[in-house]
Amino acid sequence: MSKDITSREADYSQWYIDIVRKAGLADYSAVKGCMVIKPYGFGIWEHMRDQLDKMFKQTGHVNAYFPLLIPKSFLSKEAAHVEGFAKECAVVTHYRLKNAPDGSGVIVDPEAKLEEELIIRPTSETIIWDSYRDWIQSYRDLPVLINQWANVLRWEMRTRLFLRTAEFLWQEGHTAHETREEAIAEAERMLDVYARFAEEWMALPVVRGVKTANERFAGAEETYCIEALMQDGWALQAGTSHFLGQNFAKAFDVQFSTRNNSREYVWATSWGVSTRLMGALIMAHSDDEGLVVPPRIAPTQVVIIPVPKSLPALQETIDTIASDLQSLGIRVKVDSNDQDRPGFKFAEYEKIGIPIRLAIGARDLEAGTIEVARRDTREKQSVPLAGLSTHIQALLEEIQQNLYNRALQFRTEHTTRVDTWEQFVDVLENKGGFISAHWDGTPETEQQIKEETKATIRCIPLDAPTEAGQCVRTGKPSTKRVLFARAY
RNA sequence: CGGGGUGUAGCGCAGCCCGGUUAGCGCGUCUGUUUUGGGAACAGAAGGUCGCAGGUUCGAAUCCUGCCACCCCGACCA
Repeated sequence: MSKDITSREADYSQWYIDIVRKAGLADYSAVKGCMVIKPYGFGIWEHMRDQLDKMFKQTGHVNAYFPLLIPKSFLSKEAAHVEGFAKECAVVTHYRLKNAPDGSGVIVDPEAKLEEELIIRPTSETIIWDSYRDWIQSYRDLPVLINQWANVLRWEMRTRLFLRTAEFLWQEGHTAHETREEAIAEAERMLDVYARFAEEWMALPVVRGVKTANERFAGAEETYCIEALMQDGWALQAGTSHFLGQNFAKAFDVQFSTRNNSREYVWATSWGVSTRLMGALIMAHSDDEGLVVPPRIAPTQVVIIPVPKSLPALQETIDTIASDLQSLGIRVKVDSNDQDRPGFKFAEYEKIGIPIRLAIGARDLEAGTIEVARRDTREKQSVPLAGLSTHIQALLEEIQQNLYNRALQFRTEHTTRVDTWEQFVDVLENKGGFISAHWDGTPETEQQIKEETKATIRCIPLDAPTEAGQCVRTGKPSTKRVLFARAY
């Protein structure tokens, strides 16, 4: 049991906070709702970001950057959009401070009031579509496939590190297309990119689905999502991709000349994932000893710890091991700091989730072996030095796969098919996880279930087969099962 | 915005009810020595606008008034 991390069983929320703080991922800041992402946490985010960026480029997207500040009037151009975001916008009203006459500090200079107030972007559809109007004249200008990495601000009432903070980092893709079909295909394609990223890189199994009208993005015609299941049985929306129809094109008057020389509004998508993925990562894999990071996104994949008293004799061997691993592209850290004792280091590196720990001392050197400890299972093994680097390379892959399998098994065990309301309530209260049940398709029933149980429809899975059934709440006919859960 | 709570060293807390030495304790930090195969031991040291502003008093961390901040629980959310 770790010395300074609350166990999941004792208090799951506190466990989460302890992991974030004690593993050096993030801190609270002086500003309410805003966090400081610390170097280690940012290092993991960088690996996630770099891989996603690569995948966006592979699918033909390019990066650009649009302003942080958006004229207030832009937001109201799209009715549903303003409805969805107005309540959480920070507003810039002045552009200058001055010294207070009584010397008590600085005050807002009332002379410096902006003619048009600016909002800090909660998302960038409006400012981007205002530019797209000028960029798009003809079908020859389409498609526009742009992504931006940015920070956004949504003034949240209650925040949790990574999961919901006022300011967060994300990427937002904004694309423009000639036809409805092409835009829908883009939204689906990017959902697939997210799903592949989550599964292959974060070892996080996700359900691909579409949102119900209640949960849809403000201004979208269809919202696709990937939903993941956390260890406490709560669901987490890990990414969304929206088919925006012509809503923003109409709001910002973005028309183009078609192939048959008519004028038509452009079809749009937007899609994003955020630092919230860090929260998903933590809650999917970590344990009571601390963070567990999948090898593919771990800033350090292997740490080598020598037993200090025999360090001089070990130095050469350690250097060789490290450079062998590096030459295979493995990210290695050697910790020869002799201030801390090995036992302390073992605990520290487990706490921050380094996938593999190598420990070597005089005994190993004599036997020609090294101690290999894997973080996911916490197993230790003595392994011959000969052929070590290929063994480690394979082990990293095995850990990656094991984390995925473990999470998938958890999700499978915590996805329950339910056909009666009694069962529904019972599973929700006593087991948690996803509940696969029939729903009559009305927002009213969804709302009623939410009020009665706090469970929402996470998504209608894309692979849900058509089957005749009865709504679990109202008994009305239904053709598909949807996934319910309590969600972050 | 409603309900509850907390502000004292970097972190976690005691002291406050019942005002009165130089405001303590644990962890961490620094120095030194011995250690080092699962979270080391000893010795010494540094570190404080007691959230802020008024008030009562000979005297306030402690009592009174006002304010501020943060946390937890509810309504909204990636």
